Amino acid sequence: MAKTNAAFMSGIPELVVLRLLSRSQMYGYELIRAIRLASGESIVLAEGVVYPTLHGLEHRGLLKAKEKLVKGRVRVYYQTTAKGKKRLVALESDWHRINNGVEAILRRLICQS
Amino acid sequence: MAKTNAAFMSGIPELVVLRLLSRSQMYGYELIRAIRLASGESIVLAEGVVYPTLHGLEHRGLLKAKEKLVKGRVRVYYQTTAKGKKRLVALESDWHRINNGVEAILRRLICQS
DNA sequence: CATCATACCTATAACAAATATGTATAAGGA
DNA sequence: TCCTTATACATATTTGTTATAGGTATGATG
Repeated sequence: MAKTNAAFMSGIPELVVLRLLSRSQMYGYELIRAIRLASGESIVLAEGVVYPTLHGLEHRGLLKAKEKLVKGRVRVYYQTTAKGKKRLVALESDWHRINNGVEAILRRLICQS
Repeated sequence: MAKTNAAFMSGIPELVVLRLLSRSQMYGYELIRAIRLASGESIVLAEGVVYPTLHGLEHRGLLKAKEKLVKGRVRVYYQTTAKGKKRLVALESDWHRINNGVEAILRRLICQS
């Protein structure tokens, strides 16, 4: 499932989208750049990943969309809803749990059951 | 793709299997417990996940298998090959990169591009 | 003798990311 | 003017992997 980001990506688009849009509203194209920049180029999501993610999250009521006409071009701004923020908290918790589990295994020098 | 481990699992089975079997050989059933215990119950992989992973890794030459008869029962011990260890190094690198990227986004309090 | 833990296995489903396209406008350069 | 690039949206299809749900068989326990 991986080329540009090489594995370890499941759940990441939803998590980072909900997170970034929980602080400020953004439109898709802007969000894609924001993810790339904010992650230090570590996470690069193509439009074909981000737009379906946005639509899915909106459909589930986790994002709210608002169209704006800017310089003769339509932009669709999204922001995380209250429900989306609850989901975000749960996702962050899951993410840290998995993370700690993997770290524990990677760091382990000795012993096994 | 997620129930027991709720998302964030892509690539994880390959990573933790290669890692644990790079230090000591184990058989599948033992490995499943080891993953659960070593991760502090954070990562629980079912047999239907682990066995196909083992077979796939062996087929790719990243693991070496060795059958043993113990107490009248066949056990298949696996250990990570040199090629598998190279793959492990690459995977750990990828994992830390993605991880840092996500952390950077989650921790970020201010600013966006 | 029945049940549970051990120990292996595989087929199918489910699901999300990656890829490849496609449309259309504005801006900038030749 | 024309061409190209950046912007801005969109979706269909492919791909790849985990999750689930089965199945077989032995040894130990009560």
